[in-house]
Amino acid sequence: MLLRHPHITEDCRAVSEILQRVGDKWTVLVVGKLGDGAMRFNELRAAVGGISQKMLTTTLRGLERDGFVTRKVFPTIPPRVDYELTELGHELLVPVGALGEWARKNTNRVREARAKFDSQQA
Amino acid sequence: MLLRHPHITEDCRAVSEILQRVGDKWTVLVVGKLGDGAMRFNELRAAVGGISQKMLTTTLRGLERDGFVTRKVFPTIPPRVDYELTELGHELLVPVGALGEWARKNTNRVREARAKFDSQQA
DNA sequence: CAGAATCCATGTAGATACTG
DNA sequence: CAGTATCTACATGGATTCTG
Repeated sequence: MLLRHPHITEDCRAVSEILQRVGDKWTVLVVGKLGDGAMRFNELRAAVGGISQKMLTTTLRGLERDGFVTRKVFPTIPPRVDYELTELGHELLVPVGALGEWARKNTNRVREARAKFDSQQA
Repeated sequence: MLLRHPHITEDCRAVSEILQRVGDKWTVLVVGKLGDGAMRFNELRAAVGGISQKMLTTTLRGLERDGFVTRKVFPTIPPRVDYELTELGHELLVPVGALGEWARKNTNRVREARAKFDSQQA
């Protein structure tokens, strides 16, 4: 590998895949909330805000399937289900957090570039 | 902010937004290729591989709009258009690269979790 | 409470054909 | 060469209804 950016160019597809995985509308929001500890379904729903029941279920199932989240069912009445980040889930938070930090710092630069571009399109 | 993961929980929406921005099918692939220097349209198309004309145009326009890429047109015949990463584009490569590194290291763990989950679903 | 199931609107991506 | 325009297929997301 005699490329200038081996950390980027080498197997770029793997990057693209996890970015698509965590790049949907709710995943990082849910993982972010779970970063502070286990939560119940509706507790999580309220914390995230604006997410439908169906999408929270879908998102959590996906995260569970990929090993980022554990699902613990308490067979009580009414039922109680706790969701918690796995070790893998916590580890994912590190690079995602770094990207998030970058995002917060550069939101304005993107916004400005966008405004400039849009005005030039006339 | 007295949260345990302020770098994650604080304005999680901004993270979600750029993740959706770069989390489409082609963006990181294109940015990754451009990481090594300027390229022409069809050169980039061949380098990425599998991308349609339309999607490359769409992806590049989006990147240009957000200030990640510059578009330089040479009014020759046949026409020539060079695309190149901006400073902002290069900076974006840093956190994205980190996430990519994480992705490559943990692809197997995700794959295993997935296989386990799927087998348990009967 | 925590979902499953269904239906529907929208967005995203690809194929194809045409052009300065 | 580097696009634009159009059409179509499929995936994503939301609203609603029902249930153990």
